[in-house]
Amino acid sequence: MLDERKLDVLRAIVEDYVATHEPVGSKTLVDRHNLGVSPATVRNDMAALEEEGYITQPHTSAGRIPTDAGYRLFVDKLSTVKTLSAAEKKAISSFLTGAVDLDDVVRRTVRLLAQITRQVAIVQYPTLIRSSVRHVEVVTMTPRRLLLVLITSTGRVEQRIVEAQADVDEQLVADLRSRLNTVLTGQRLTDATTALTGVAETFPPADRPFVTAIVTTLLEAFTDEGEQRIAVGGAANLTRYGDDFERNVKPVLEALEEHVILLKLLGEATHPQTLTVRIGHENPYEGLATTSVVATGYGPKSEALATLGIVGPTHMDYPSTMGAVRAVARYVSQILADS
Amino acid sequence: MLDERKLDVLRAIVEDYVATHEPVGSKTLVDRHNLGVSPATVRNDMAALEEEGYITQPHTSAGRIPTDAGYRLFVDKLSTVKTLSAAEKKAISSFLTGAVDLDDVVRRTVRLLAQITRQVAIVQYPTLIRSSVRHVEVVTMTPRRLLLVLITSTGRVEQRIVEAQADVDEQLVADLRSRLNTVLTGQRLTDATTALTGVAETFPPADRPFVTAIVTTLLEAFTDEGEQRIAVGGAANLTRYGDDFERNVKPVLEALEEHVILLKLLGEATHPQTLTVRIGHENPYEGLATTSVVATGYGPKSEALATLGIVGPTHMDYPSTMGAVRAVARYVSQILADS
DNA sequence: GACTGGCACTCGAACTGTCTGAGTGCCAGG
DNA sequence: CCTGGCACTCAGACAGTTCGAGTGCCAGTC
Repeated sequence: MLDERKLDVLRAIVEDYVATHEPVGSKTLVDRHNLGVSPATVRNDMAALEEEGYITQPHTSAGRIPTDAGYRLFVDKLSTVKTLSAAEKKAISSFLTGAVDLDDVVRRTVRLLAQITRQVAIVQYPTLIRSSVRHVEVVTMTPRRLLLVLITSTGRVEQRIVEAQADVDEQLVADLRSRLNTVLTGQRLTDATTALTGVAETFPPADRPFVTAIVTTLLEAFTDEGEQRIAVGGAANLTRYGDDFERNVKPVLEALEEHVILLKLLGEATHPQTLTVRIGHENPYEGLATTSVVATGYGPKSEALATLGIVGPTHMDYPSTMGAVRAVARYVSQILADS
Repeated sequence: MLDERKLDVLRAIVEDYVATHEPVGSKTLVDRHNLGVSPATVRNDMAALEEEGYITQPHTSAGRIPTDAGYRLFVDKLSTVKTLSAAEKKAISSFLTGAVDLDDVVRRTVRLLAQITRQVAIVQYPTLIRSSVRHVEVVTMTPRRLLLVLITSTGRVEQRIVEAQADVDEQLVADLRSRLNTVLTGQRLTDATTALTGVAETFPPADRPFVTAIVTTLLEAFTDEGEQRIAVGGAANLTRYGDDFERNVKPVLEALEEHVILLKLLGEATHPQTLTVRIGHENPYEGLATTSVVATGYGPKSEALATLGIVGPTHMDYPSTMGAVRAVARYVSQILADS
C-alpha cells in the first residue's frame, strides 16, 4: 500500500514542514528534495498518504501537513536518532561536571536540556524508592522537637520535624540514632520498610510512643508519596510555538504548573536507553494535543531512578531532539554513578 | 495645575482602562463614572493631563490610556490598598497553615499568590543571612567523606559534602561536632563568621587541615552567595496579557527563567509592611517595560528575611493586587514566626 | 472664568470586492 | 506507471469605502 517512494514523500513532507512550519505543496517538495519524479506523481502519492491518514490539508488548495499518525510513522520508521557532535558532547559533559550537589545536577540538567533542544525541559528528581539509605540522623532541636535527616545514596537529603509527646532524653536519642543506622544503612528504601518493623519493640515501653513516632515519620519519608519533585525550564521557548496562543501555549503553561500532570507525562518512560515519544493526542492530557513529549529514564547503572524529557510542538525536529534527550540522560546518569 | 477634578478624571481613566483594556474616551468616561460634568469638560481635563504626561493617545482619534507616570500617580495618590474580605483572609490562612516545612511554605505561598492575584508570583526563599544557627551536624559517610548539615532557625537545611585529605577519626568528628555547636548554636549567621575564627587553632596541628576544610565549607554555606533561591508560579497567567506576544510575554518568560534578574527585581523591597511598586520602565530590566512589579518583604518579627511579589501587566488592578500581596506577606510572616 | 453644546475633523477598524497564485484533482497520452 | 496539461478552488494580499468613536476648538451661557 505504501511503497518506498510514498514513504520518501512522507519523510520529505515532515522534514520540510518541521523546517518551515508551512504547509508543503507538491512542487516545492520536488524542488527541495530531489525525489526524481514530477510534482504530479508526488500529488498522487500525497493523495494516497492522505487517504491513509498520515497527512492532511488545513484547507483546500493548501499544501499538506503531517498528522499525528504521520509523525508517529516518521519517528518509528523513517528517521534515525541523530547523534550529537563531539563538541556538543563535550559541552554537556563539562557543564554537568560542575555541579556541586544533587539539586544542582538537576537544575543544570534542566537548563542544559532546554538550551540544546530549545524546548521546554522537564526533569524529575531521582526518586527515593530505588536508592538506598546512606545515613539517618536524629537531632534534638528542643527537648520535644527533633529533626530527622535522611541521606540517600543518590545524595538526596530529606528532613522531617518530629514533635514528641514528652521531653526526650538525649541518651535515648543517641541509642535510637545508632540503632536506626545499624538497621537501615545500606538498605534500599524499598527494603527499609521491612527492616524497620520490630524496632520499636526493642525499646522500653515508656519510650515506645516516641520511637514509634520517629519510625512512622521515617516510613513516610521512605514511601515519599506525593512528593515527587520536578524541575521545569525553558518555558520561554514556548513563544516559538506559533501564534495561536490560546490554543497552543496557554494549556502547556498550565500543564507545566501542574506537576502531577507532568509526572503522568513522564511517568511511564522508566527504561533508560529507551526513548519514549508521545505525539499530540497520544498524550494523556488534552491540553497537549498539539504537543509532543520526548522522554527517557536516567540513573546510574542502567537502572532508571527518574525520568527527564522535553515538551515541544508536534512539529519539532525529532531526530535532533531525541538525540539530545538521550545524550543528556546518559551524561546525567554517568554523573550520578560517579558521585 | 492639577486640581481635584483632573485627578478624579485620571483615577477614572485608570480604573476604566484596567477594567476594559481599551482606550477610554470622554463620553464613556462620564457615562460610567458620575463625574458631574460634561464630556467636553472632561476633554479639556484630559488635554491637560496629557500635557502633563499622565495619559497618552495610542493614535489620534482614539481614547486615552495611562502612561507609566499616570499609574505612578494613581498608585501614590489616588488609590488606597484594598483590604481582603474576611473569607479571603481565612482561605489564605488555612491554606498556609497546612504547610509541613519551609519548602512547602514557599511552594504554597507561590501558588496562593498566583491564584488570588491572577498574576505571576515570585517568592524568594528566606535568606540565611538574617537567621540564626539552630544546629550543625557532621556526619561521616565514608572515612574520608563527610556530610555537613546546617539547620537554621527558619527551618532551612543546607547540606555540603566535604572530602577530607586523610581518613578522619570518629572521635575527632564528635569533638568537632560538639565544638561547632557550642560556638555556633543560636548565633545569627552574620555573627557566626566571626564566631568561627580561631576554632581551628584549638585543635591539634595534625587535625587542622581537616578542621579548616570543614570550617571553610561552613563559611561558604553561611555567606550563601549566589544561591538565593526563588520560586515562581502562575506563569499561565501570562496568557492574559493581551496578544502582542513577542513584546509582552516572551521577555517576561525569559526574565522568569533568570533568577538573577528576579532577585534584582525584588531586591530592594526589604521592608515588610512596605509595598514596593515598580511600574513599567521603572523596572531595572528592559524586557519588563510593559510590566509592573508589586513586592514586599516578609519574615517573622517585622524583619524581612526575604521578598515576595508578583509581576503583571502595567494595566493591572493595583489596589487589589497590592492588598493581596500585603496580606499574603503578613500571613507567611506569621507562619514563619510560629514555627 | 469655568462649563457646555455644537461642529468640523481625524483616523483606525471593519467591511467589501477583486485579484493573484499556490496548490489541487483529474485525465489523456507517452 | 509516470507525466504534462488543464480546469478549479480558495486563502491571503491589496485597495477602496464606510463608519463611528473620539478629538480640538469655539462661541455661548451661567
